Amino acid sequence: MLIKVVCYMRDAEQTRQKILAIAADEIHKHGFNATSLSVILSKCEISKGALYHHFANKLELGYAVFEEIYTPMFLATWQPAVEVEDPIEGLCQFFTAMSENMTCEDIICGCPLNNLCQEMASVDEGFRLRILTMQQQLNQMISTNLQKVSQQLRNDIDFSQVSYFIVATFHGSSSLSKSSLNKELFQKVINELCQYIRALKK
Amino acid sequence: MLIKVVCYMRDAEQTRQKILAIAADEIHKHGFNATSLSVILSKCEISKGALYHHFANKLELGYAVFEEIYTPMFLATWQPAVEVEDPIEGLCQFFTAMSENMTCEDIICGCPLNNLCQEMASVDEGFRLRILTMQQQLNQMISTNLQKVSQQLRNDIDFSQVSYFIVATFHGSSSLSKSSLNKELFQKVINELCQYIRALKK
DNA sequence: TTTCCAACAAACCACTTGGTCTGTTAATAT
DNA sequence: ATATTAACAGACCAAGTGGTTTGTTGGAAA
Repeated sequence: MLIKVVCYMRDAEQTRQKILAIAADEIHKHGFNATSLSVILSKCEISKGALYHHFANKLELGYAVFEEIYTPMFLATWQPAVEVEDPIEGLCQFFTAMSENMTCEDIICGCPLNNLCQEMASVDEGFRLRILTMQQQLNQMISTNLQKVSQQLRNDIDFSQVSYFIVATFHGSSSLSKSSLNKELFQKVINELCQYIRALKK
Repeated sequence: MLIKVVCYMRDAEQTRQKILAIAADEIHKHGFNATSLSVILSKCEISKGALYHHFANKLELGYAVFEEIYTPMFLATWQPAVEVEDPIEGLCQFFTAMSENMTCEDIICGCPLNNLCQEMASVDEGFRLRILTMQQQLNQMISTNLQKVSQQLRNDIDFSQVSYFIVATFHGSSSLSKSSLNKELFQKVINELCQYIRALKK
């Protein structure tokens, strides 16, 4: 029985996941519109029939990539940064580590959420709402964790505003540094961002 | 002689400017790749022959829009903000005025420089270099004007870093707020940015 | 063993895109 | 008046796009 399952020559869920993974990569690299279905097909080594068996159209594929790949990836990335005893240091270390570990290719590709927001938010309502939800989730995650240590922080802090500010700056830096082909600009902005974050403390 | 000039039924420079203006608007609204030449043609009420008489191809049209429309517009927008006695207040008032005067449509369209950077910097070298130059110009403009009043500012300031930080945050906020259809997010981030800028003073 | 359908394969289609090519006309220099 | 060329007009084209349709096959249930 087990062998039977393993030896399936057709595993619908597996091909679906393969499509999602490769589509996520392509969309990250080239954006949604510039991503060609035929490229996805050839990289997946499947036919058009297979793709359209699993997804109604390109847009639905895009939504699935957002919900099943980007969203969990995003939350898994940010959560450990703020759900610690000291979220201030958590965020700073998170940003510093990122700016150190990032390759130039990462810089060029940018943040998937920021990319899609920039490209699709004003074009497609489905994407817009999904992005908005994601941003609100992220904002709440950061702001509530900052609020937990509010006694260590300055009194004039608007937590929601500060959280949006942090994310905006992060996205801005990842956009800014796309034009230079190195990490210098990115690191500069991240440096300043860490200074700003640490200055939130009393 | 004057009448002759005015009464030209064909004014090459005028049609060229018309193309540039409409192309700039289309690129701003839809991005470079999503901008269709046929749409430009119909909005300009010209033929394909006319367009290709003035520009070698779509890319060259894009470069011309960047150099002849976006760049001067951009410099003319930022210059008055920093070339004043008090650039700190100049920047804050600039940002505040912008967030107040902006319509929702402006929010959705975003900043042309940020848009193109995000879309084209990693795709086309010609765009990348032009964007990089523009960013360096802007950075120098801001940092030198901040440096002029350095005696009023804190001692630990890295002027180039701070300037990039400011621009990155501005661009990040314009990207972030595309997903919400109102100015709230934009204003929040701009508020926090003004606080940050004012805190640069001693 | 047969039946049935999910899971594909692949030809086909309408449509749009950037770009070319050939022809025409307005204006100017001679 | 004529020749010349800049400034167009518009038909045409190959390539690529997302999407549809028809056909095939593997595998599990009856």
